[in-house]
This record gives sequence, C-alpha cells and structure tokens, in this order.
Amino acid sequence: MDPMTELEKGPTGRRRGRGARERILSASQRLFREQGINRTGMDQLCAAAEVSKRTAYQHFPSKDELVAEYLRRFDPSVLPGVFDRTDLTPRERLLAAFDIPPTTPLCPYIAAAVELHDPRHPASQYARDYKKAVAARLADTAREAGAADPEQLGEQLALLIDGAAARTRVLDADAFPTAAAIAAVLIDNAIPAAAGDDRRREEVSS
Amino acid sequence: MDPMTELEKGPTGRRRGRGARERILSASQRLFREQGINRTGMDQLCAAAEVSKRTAYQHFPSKDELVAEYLRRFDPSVLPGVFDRTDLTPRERLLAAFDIPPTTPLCPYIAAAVELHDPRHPASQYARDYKKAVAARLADTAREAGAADPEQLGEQLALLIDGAAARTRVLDADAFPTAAAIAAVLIDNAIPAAAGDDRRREEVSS
DNA sequence: CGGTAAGCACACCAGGCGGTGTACTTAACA
DNA sequence: TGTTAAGTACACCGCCTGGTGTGCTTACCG
Repeated sequence: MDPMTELEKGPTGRRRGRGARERILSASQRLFREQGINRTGMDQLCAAAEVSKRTAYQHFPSKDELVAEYLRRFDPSVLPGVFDRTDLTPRERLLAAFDIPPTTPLCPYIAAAVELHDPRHPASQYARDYKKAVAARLADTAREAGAADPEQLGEQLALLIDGAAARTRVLDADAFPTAAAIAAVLIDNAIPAAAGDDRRREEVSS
Repeated sequence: MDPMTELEKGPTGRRRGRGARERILSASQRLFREQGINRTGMDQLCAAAEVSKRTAYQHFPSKDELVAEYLRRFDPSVLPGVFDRTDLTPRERLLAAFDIPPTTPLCPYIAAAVELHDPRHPASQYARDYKKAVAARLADTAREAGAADPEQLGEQLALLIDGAAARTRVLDADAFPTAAAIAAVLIDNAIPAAAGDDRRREEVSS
C-alpha cells in the first residue's frame, strides 16, 4: 500500500535515541496526503508523530526541508510492485501501472507542485526527478516490449497516469480505467509486430 | 487569452458605485493564477484591486465564496475560441483544444481542487461542473466528427488535457504536444471510416 | 560508572491570516 | 437639492503559523 514506510535510519546512522526522525517522516506521509501540505501545521504534525516540536526542528531545519525530504523518500521505489513483476509480460507490466487502488488520493508530487507553487522550492526538484524517473522506467519497459519509440511511449503513458490522477482528484471519481483504455490503444499502436494479445513472450531472466 | 475578464455587473444590476466587484474578481484571476489561492491574502488582493478591504467583504461574505465565484465565472465560456471555430473540421477542432499557449499556467480548477483540498468546498462543485462541461463539449464535437463512441472519446481527450496541464506544471515543461500526439491517435482510432482529410501522422513529441 | 547526545515540555515570538467595527466621503439619481 | 447606497481609511481582533530559547530527563555505550 504505502511505498516506503520505514527505511533509512538517521542522518549519520548512529541512532541513539528512540527514532524520532522516522516517526516524523511517517506522520508527514500520512498527514500531507490526507490534508495537504499547507493545511498541516508543524504543531499538528509533531503531535501526530509523538515528537516534541524542538526535536523536529533538530532533525529538519525548516518545514520546507521536511517537505523536500518527504518527497525524496519516494524516489528509490518508483512505482514499487509494478516494474518488478516478473510474472507479467512487459506489455502487461505497462498496463499494470494503471491498476491503482482507488484509495490512493493523488500523486504527492502533483499535489506538492501545486501547493508549493514555486518551481525553485527544494521539493519541486524532487518532484521533477520522480516524474522523469517514472517516465524512464516506463520507457525501459516499453523498449522491452518492443515498442518502436520507447521514449515517446513512456512519456505518453506517464502523461496518462498524471491525467488520471489529476482528474480523479478534481472529479472525485476514478479516472484510471479511462487512462488504461487509452494506454492499451497506445501500446498496441506502438508495438509493430504484436497487437491485442501479446504473442512474443521472451523470457528475460533478470 | 483570458476567458471572461469583465462581464456580469453586480449582484442586482443597479450599479451605482465605481465597480469594485469587477476589480476584485479581475485581481483574483490574476493573483490566484500567479501565486495560488492559499498564498494570496485578502489584504494583498484588495490592494491589487484598489479596493478597500471593507468593500470586498461587502461583496463577498468570505474568501471561500470569492474563490467559488472566481471559478464560477469561467463556466459560460468553456474553452472559448476552440469549439466555435467554424473554419475547422470537427477533427481539427478536437485537436485545437491542445493548442494551448505555453503561458497558461495551470487549469485553475485542478489548482483549486488541490489547494482547497476539500471536495465539499463551494468552489469544488464548480470545478467538477466545468470539467464535466469540457468533456461534454468534446464529446459533442467527437460525435460531429463521426466517432464511434463520442462520450468515451470526449472523456479520453479531457483526460489528456488534464494530464498535459498537470505534467506541464510539475515538470515546468510543455506537455501539450505529447497530449496532442496521443489525441491524434485516439481520434483516428475512434473514427471508423478513415477520418476524411487526415494524413499520415507526423507529429514530433519530445 | 559517567559522559554525551537524543529527546522532551513549555513558554514564547513575530507575522500573517481571515474577518470586523466605526466613522467618514463620494457618487448617482429622483 | 437631499437621500441613499457604494466605497474608503484604518485600527483592531483572535487565531494559527513557522520557528526559538531554555532547562530538564532519558537512553545509550565506552
């Protein structure tokens, strides 16, 4: 469900205390998603993390930096459990990216980019990096699936995911099925030989 | 450029004063787009509108209601200058929806939905209405173009627009060309008997 | 054991926020 | 002209925000 809930110990690795940093970031993840970044005050966040405010500001120099770190932690696990599914063909893996449980509120990067509203915000850079990483992973998989122009297909599929996320948020109704339908069309159009059911099944042991 | 800058006089139509309401809404449009809703205070807004704060609160009971009105004003002119272009074929009109000048920051409805973060906010309803209206207009045009399933195509194209808007915002780079390329594929796939004067696709996407 | 760093409780700050009260001036129109 | 509503100027409010200062307790580990 939640990608990365508790990894990465402390800044240095010593860990003497009781792990306040983890609780802070964990609470950030929950509250920022539920309420948004701007609507979550540091007081509330510290209370939820069961951490004194002073401790929070000893771990993070400012809220902006905390937000940046909150976004940065997603990076290593780009769409976890989708690209690593070896039981699926590349084509199925591309489509699996659209099988998103309706509980997911909104891509936190889109939310952050809109809420922070400043492209130079430290967190905005991480948002761009993540978006590019997703597109790159999709492109890799597209290449694996034999797409004619994998980069283009990856970018297109990434756009579909973002569109579905945004539209789901505004309309308060799941838009991912629509996006998946478009994706299927694009994938079939981009893969020259095979269409419909993927017939080329190359066992790429990785 | 700006859809609807000055229409709709006053609440009742008497208009005795010097038109503070228009200035307030005009300033809202500019500031909310430039800075976002939450980051624009009423003090700043009133200063920009050259209106006393007291007057603002005599026209709008609260900031929330002002935001709602700010969004509501877009409604009558759904994507102006696109659907009314009689010089274009229906298919060209569908594609023209993706010819958006790069200055446009972000669909204000997506921004509002994210910033307000409450589906029950008075403005959120207008956002949903607008999104549905756009999809409906696209569906109409799709039907005109002879699409097999106009509603589906309309919804798909609307999703593409939202995806391009969101992605443009996050990546700080124009994503509409990519969306237009997808749109062309979808349109050609949806119109059964080879869409009239359509030629081979040659769009360049990043 | 004792040193050291992590964490805590709490009071406090300046500043911005949305919103109001009050007393005043101006413009429109009959 | 006088009435009336629209607009103004400005001080003010309580509240919440991000962020600190200070002094204390606790846990780890050599």
